[in-house]
Amino acid sequence: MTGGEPQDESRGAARERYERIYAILRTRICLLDYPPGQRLREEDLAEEFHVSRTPLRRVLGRLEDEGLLRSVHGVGTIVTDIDIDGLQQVYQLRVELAELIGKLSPVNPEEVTVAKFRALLARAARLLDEPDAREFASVNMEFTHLLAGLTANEPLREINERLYYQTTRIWLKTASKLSQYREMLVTEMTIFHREIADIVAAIEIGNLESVGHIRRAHIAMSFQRLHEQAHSADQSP
Amino acid sequence: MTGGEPQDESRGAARERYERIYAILRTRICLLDYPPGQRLREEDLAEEFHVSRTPLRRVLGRLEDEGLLRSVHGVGTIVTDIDIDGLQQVYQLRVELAELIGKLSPVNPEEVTVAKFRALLARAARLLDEPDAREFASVNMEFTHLLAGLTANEPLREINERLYYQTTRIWLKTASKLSQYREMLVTEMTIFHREIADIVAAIEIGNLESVGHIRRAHIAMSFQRLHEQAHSADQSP
DNA sequence: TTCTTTTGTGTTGTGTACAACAGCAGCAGA
DNA sequence: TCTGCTGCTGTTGTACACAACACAAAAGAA
Repeated sequence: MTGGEPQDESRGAARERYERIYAILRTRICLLDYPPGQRLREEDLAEEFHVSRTPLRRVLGRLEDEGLLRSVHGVGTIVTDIDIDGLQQVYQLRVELAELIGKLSPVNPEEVTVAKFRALLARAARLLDEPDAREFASVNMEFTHLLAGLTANEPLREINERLYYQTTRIWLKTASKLSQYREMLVTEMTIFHREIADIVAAIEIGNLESVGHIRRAHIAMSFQRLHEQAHSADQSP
Repeated sequence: MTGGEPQDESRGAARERYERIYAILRTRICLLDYPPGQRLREEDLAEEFHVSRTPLRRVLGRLEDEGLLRSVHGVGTIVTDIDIDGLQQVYQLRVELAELIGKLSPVNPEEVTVAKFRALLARAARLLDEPDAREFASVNMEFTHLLAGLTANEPLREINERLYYQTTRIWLKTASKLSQYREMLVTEMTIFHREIADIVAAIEIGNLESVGHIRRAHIAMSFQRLHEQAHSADQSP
C-alpha cells in the first residue's frame, strides 16, 4: 500500500475543482440560497470561484443536465421552478429505490459511520426544541448521503443522490409558504427524528433490509404530506 | 393549437445540436466504432461536426460524467475500458429497474408503437438466418428505447437508458473475442428473438407487468452468460 | 393616446489563442 | 550498454474577445 489514495477520485486537479464547485452550487440551490426563478450570472460566479467562465460553464452545464438549472441564450441561467405534482414521478421512483439499498450489495457500516448516524440523531433531537427549516434541510442532506453509503453499489448510490437533489427543494419551498409555519415545522421535526432513531436502531442490529423498508415508508409519507398540504392550500385562500 | 411542438424539446437550436452530437458519439462508442482505449481528438471531432472545440467539449464532458470517456490533461480523451466484473453492479441495478417499467406509470402503447415492436421482431427474425453482431447490437438498442417508452415515468426512462449504455458494449466486446464466434452468435440471436416475441405477445394483450418480468429475466440471464463466458475464457487458453 | 419600429443593454453561446501538462525521442555521460 | 537529462511535440484545460440573441425602453407615426 502506498498511501490513502482513493483510486477513484483525485484524477487531476482540474476535476477536483470542478467537483467542488458543482457540489457547492448544488447545495446552494437545494437550500434555496438560490430560490427558484433566481437568475445566476456566469461572470459573477466565475469571479467568486477565481476561474474563468469556461470551466464554470461546464459545472452549469451539468446542473442543467440534472434539471436544477436552465440556460436560455440571451436571457440568463435561471434556477428551475418546482411543484409537487411535477415531482410525483421522481418520488415514486425514490420510493422503489430506497428499498434496493438494503437489497443490493448492502455493506455493514464501520463504527465511524454508525457514530456519524448517531451525531445526526443528536442534531435532529436539538431541532425538536429549536425548529429551524434550513438546519433541518441540511441534516436531511447529510442523512441521505450517509444512507446512500450503506450500499456498495455505486451506480445505485449516484442515482439515489441525484434523485434526492431533484426533490429536496420542494420541502423548504412548501414550508416557507405555509401559514401555520411553526406548527408544520414541529410536526416534521418530530417525524424526522423518529425516522433517524428507527434507522439507527436497525443499523445497530445490522438489519439493512429494514433500513430500506423504513426509508421507503418515510419517503412515501413525506410525499403524501407535501401533496396534501399543497392541495389544501389551493382551496383555503 | 399552434403546431406539433413537444414543449419539452426544441428549446434553442444550440441544445438541439448538442443532443444530436451527444447521441451520435454515444452510439459510436457503444457499437465499438470507437473501441475501448481509442483516443479521440477534440479538434478532429469539432471539424467533423462543423463546430469549434468549445461546444464539442460540453458533449465530451457529459460522456465523461456518464463514464463512457475519460479525459486526461496533456494526454487525450480515451474511450473507457470495460470488463464484466466491473459491470456487475450496473447489471444488478438494471435487473431491478426492468421490473419497474411495468409498475410505475405504465402506458398502454399506441398502435404505431406496437408496429415498431413488430418491425424489430422481423429484424430479429432475419438475424436468425444471417447472424450479424453489429446489427444485433443496433436492434438491441432500438428495442431498449422502445421498452423504456412503455413507462410515463420520465426519470425512470432516463436512468434505464443511461444504465443500458453503460453495459451494452460488453456484449459486442465479448462476442468479438470469442473463438466459437458463430456458434455463440446463433445462440444469442435465437434467445433475443424469443425475448422480443415474448414481449410483443405480452404487449399485445396489454400486460405490461409481464413485460417487466420477462425483461428482468432476460437481463439477468444475459449477464450470467457473459459472466460464464468470460470466466471460462480465463481457464481455456 | 396607441401602436410600431428602432435602438440600447445585458446575457449566454462560440471561436481562438495560449498556458499547462504528459510522454517520447535524442543525446550526453559514465 | 545503460542511465538520466533535456528539449520537442501533441494534447487537453483556460482565458478572453466577439457573435447571436432576447428584452425593454425610447422614439416616431397615425
